[in-house]
Amino acid sequence: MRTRFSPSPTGYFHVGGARSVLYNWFLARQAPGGVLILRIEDTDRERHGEEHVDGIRRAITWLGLDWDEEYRQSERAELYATAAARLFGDGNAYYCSCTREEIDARKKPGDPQGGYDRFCRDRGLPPEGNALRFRVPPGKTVVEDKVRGVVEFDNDNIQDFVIQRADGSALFILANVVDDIEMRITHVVRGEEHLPNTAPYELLWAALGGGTLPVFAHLSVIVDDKRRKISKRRDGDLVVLERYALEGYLPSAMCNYLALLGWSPGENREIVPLDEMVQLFRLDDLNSSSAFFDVKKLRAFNGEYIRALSVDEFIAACEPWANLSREVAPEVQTRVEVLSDVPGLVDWLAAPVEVTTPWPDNSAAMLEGCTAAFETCPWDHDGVKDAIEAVGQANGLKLGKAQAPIRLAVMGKPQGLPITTIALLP
RNA sequence: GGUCCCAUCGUCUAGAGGCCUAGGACACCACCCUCUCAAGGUGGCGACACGGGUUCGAAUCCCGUUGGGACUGCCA
Repeated sequence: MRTRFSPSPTGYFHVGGARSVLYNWFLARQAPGGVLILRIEDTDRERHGEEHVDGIRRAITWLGLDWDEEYRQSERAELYATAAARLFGDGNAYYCSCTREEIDARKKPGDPQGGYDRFCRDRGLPPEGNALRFRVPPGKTVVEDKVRGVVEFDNDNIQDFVIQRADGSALFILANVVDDIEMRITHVVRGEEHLPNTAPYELLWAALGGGTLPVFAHLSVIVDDKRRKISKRRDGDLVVLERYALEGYLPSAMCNYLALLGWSPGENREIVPLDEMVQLFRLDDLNSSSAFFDVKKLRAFNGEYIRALSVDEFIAACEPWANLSREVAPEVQTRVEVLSDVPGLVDWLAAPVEVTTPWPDNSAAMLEGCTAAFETCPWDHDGVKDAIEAVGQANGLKLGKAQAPIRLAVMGKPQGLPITTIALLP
């Protein structure tokens, strides 16, 4: 079992990518000897800077996942050039001088393929200054996919695709196939958008004598509320994994939620620990329809995971947002869904608050009464509660109403932590 | 335009011809618990896109329609 994940370091790590690594990681960790390779597509120096590559590593690590080997597409140019030369030598590829404009100009409205018309196929052009195109053979190409089943492509509908630029550099498809053969990849799990490219991939694979094809699984896309593949342009930071780290989502909750987008552990179960998901995961159980990324459900999952934490774990997790004592932490824990909500609950413990909401009736009486009562009452949970209750009774109020003005005065908000936590104040 | 993919509650899903009066989860609503807010508990609302077949029987198989999506670069 050798699987690989190929992110393109474009400045942020996509939640769709996160799901892909997760599934690849499940596969690699299922059996001993499994290998997950991080294949970094970094050929564009402008866009794929070193900091972006680091960002990918950080994101995967944050998720709690790891990988066994790593390499970069940019460092393997020679391999690709050799493969390209071989393809040309074997007659499986030919050089082409056509520009995009020329191709478009020749295109007719009813053409079966929206692309290239094989104009240079038999012109015997030399390598110099020309791009190398793959000579697509006649026939059909069958893709066996774990989630789509058998998908058949008529080769007449596949254009002679470019595999090497005029400057000698390889295109993604060539690099990809060469690498997968060389790395002896056995499973390719990636987004549905790659499904149409799988036919060319197989054609190249065969031409290069790759042997047994990998097992394919094309994951359905993750969509937004308009049912379109989520994208940074349209959906902003909704797609950016780092945003969820910053907002205080737990990686465990994120993994769990992501795993459920297109897969189910069965038996009506949803909250399942990572190591158990590894055991349960099967490519055959993947669902083929697109899934909406529902932040509300993610939040709910996150709340569950937060509540499942031990007090010490919770305090540690809150570190970047607030310092919690062991006394307040449990009270806070059941009241937040994301860690960034923590400060809003405990800010009054550290600094004086400002009251912006209108005071309830009887506030003056309650406040005065309690100020006096607090002087003498035992300064603990029960003491405070009894004191407020007593003063409330004197004013004809039940505890529910009686505590309101006190809460407002102390916390600055009409709701929040139990009023008795004020006993923790010095 | 061409090729390909997809279609169960609002959302994520279970469902491999009878176990389906279609199950679970999130969201929503109600009630209980309760010092507010949560958490927790109980209950409720709510779906097989449509039309034809096949079959004793279809959410499940086939065909068509409609709707959605992806791909269609000398990007990765």
